[in-house]
Amino acid sequence: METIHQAHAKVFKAFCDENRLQILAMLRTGEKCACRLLEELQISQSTLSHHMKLLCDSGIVCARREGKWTHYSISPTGSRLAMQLLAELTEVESVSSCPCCTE
Amino acid sequence: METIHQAHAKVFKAFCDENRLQILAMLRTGEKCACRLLEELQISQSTLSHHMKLLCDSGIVCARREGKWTHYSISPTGSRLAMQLLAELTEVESVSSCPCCTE
DNA sequence: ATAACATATTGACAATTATCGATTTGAAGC
DNA sequence: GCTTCAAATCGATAATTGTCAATATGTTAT
Repeated sequence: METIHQAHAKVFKAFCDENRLQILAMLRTGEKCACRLLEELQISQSTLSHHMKLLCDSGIVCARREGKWTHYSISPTGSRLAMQLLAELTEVESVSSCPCCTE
Repeated sequence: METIHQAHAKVFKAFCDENRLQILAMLRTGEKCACRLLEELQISQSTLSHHMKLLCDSGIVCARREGKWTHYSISPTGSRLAMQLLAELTEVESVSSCPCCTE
């Protein structure tokens, strides 16, 4: 079973690895297939596949199958949800000081 | 030396651990000292200190020293920067929507 | 100065994640 | 059928991160 915090963490894990950030940077210029991404990165095919799975699971990237190829692109919806979540996680509700230290 | 991607990753690592998300949730209701946070969490003091260091390094949380106590709070500036960064990392430059996603 | 307290740091170990090579799956063409 | 190619999965290992107990640092009160 997955806690709400674990589900939230999964979203931001997309941005916590150098290779995944490089992949996202490539996808910013448009959809790319895995073989194209692999050309630019200094990692093995299985490692790329692992990262693409994490990126898709986070909702930030989505995959489109076309014959043998899988095309990846940044999901505007997933990105929007991530931003919304980030806003929620950091939004300060009220201003109250810590009771154990106020005297 | 730190690459730009590593620096970016550091920001989002704040949101990639269950305990840190719980800490952030507590800080949303206002500034808290470490001892108060420790009461609510099922972790040791040294572990809390470790997480607070990461949160501060990410820029999301800032610390205020007052005598023996250290008060932590969510940094609106750091949060804003994180949101800006997230927007940049996921902004698609060209027009290529993903057909597999219904948007 | 000494004691008590809050937090940070250290060092060791456990848990998780990243990585690879090998293999498997699945799709297209023969 | 068989072969080839793209991508996913598996199993093992390396690297990173989370965790704790012990200790150190720094602050306040006695």
